[in-house]
Amino acid sequence: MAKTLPRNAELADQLDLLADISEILAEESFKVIAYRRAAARIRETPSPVAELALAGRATDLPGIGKTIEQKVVEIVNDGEMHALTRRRERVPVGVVDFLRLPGVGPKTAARIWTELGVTTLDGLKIAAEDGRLRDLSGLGQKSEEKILKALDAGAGEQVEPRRLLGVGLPAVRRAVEELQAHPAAIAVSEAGSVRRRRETVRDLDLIATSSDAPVLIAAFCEGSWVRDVAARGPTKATVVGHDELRFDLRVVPPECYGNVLQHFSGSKDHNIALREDAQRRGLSISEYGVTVVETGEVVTHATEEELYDYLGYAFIPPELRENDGELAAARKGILPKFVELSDLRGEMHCHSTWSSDGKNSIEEMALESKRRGYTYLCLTDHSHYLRDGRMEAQWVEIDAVNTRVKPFRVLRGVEVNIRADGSLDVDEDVLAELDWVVASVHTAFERSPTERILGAIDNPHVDCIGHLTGRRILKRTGAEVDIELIVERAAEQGTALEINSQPDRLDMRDTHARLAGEAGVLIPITTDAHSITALGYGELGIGLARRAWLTKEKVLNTRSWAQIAKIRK
DNA sequence: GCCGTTTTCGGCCCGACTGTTTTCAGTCG
Repeated sequence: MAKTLPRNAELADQLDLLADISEILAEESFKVIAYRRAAARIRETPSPVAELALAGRATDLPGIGKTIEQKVVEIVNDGEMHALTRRRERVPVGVVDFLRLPGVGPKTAARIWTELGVTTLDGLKIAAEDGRLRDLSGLGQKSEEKILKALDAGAGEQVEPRRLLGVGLPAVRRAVEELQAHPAAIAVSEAGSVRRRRETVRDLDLIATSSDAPVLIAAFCEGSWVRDVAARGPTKATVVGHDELRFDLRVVPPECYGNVLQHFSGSKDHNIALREDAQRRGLSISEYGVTVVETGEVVTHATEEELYDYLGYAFIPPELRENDGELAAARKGILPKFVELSDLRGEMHCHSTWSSDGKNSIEEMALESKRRGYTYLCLTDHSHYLRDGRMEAQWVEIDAVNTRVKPFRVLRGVEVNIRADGSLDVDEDVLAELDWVVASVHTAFERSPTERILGAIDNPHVDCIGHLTGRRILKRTGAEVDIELIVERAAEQGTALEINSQPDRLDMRDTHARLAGEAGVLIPITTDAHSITALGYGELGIGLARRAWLTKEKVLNTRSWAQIAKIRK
């Protein structure tokens, strides 16, 4: 590649900005929707869209047509999107910031700008303090106060932070359990992005049916985890926990539980596509039921299964509901059965006290894995702690532990470091003696990561690549790797690519894992545990794997060690 | 601007809430 191509995130940001500015300029609303959809699609596409656009293949992506493909090509060739440049000349940059304020949308932002001549957040603050905002028709004292309060709180500069799934999921589980135990509760379920197992979440959604909604709402608002009640009505409440997590509960009649649960599980894109499709067939979907437009009849569904069936789809697991092919597959009835936590039979990447950051002994890790129903564990302590004869000493301990935990088995492994120059920090003849070798990049993420990983994939002794990009969710983005090249090579060489279940890693990410699965790469779901409690992270990796459409067959450690030993390279 | 069980034109998800209004526009999820 001669020049650096813009990343998908940059392309998506520009299209989102184009959408915002176009909306402020009151342009055709469906154009704005199209820009946003294209941006979302590009952001979620695993391969570089700039490259696809240059090859004329970006239009293969749903939501991207000739015009937007051309806009991407412009960014590559001219360094700018002309439609965006033209509009930026018309709208002061600061006006776009107004959109992040509560209650301020494109119409209001435009009027603050054109009628008051205010073009910055600072200017807006002064205008609000002077009581000039309330002069605009449609805005009153309350709107002014709300905007001022948000500006004082520093809003407009940052949005509500996202939290890790690993934080949100246990919290929502506890809430569901506590509510479910209440006598007034009939059914309680998690919903929203937690239920879809997105890697990060904002609000935690709960849906319930009840014999006495107000009583259940009261119990929810008085829960042990509640710090503040942000809103409370007869059927709906929002509370904030001591850990700053926000919970939304909706209590609904049992007969439309399926409709409401489906609605509030999202994703937004999935629901929009579902509704568009239904509309073509004369059906109108809302959270209260499905209306047959011609007759006005409203059909409700007690379960999601009944709802999807009524609409002509096989049940779609929540993790797949991202409008990425699941609707077409469910309509054709060709959605396979996806991997589940109970399918896992062993741990393939974890650490003991032999790594300085490990918290538990080999035996403790083995016993906990055994307790979880596993039959083997690949011990993969960090290579640099196993120098100078320590690896041989570790083998002695592994052998001793194995005599005590059998038929459970601890395998000899290592997590070998891929150095900045691409070499591995363990000798080849040592690697050759091990049962399982994970190779990972831990440093210098920006120095030719793709080439270094390809080198490791090609090494005959490397069984698996650990945490592919090295990202730390909400902290660092990780190495920018050529996923298509890596997946292709891994499939050729029979090198596995792991799904690392650490809450802040979840690496490979969903879109990458889906590509790998489709290419036939074997994918172990590992915890990279440094303690016995971390061995429980597997459910996060399972959620990710399901989002990546992985079946049991595509996940390596759904097999016994005997089976793996046969197919490992 | 995209897209097709309405296929190259004419559509494009749905409802609640808020604050502002006398019937609704705009925002939000």
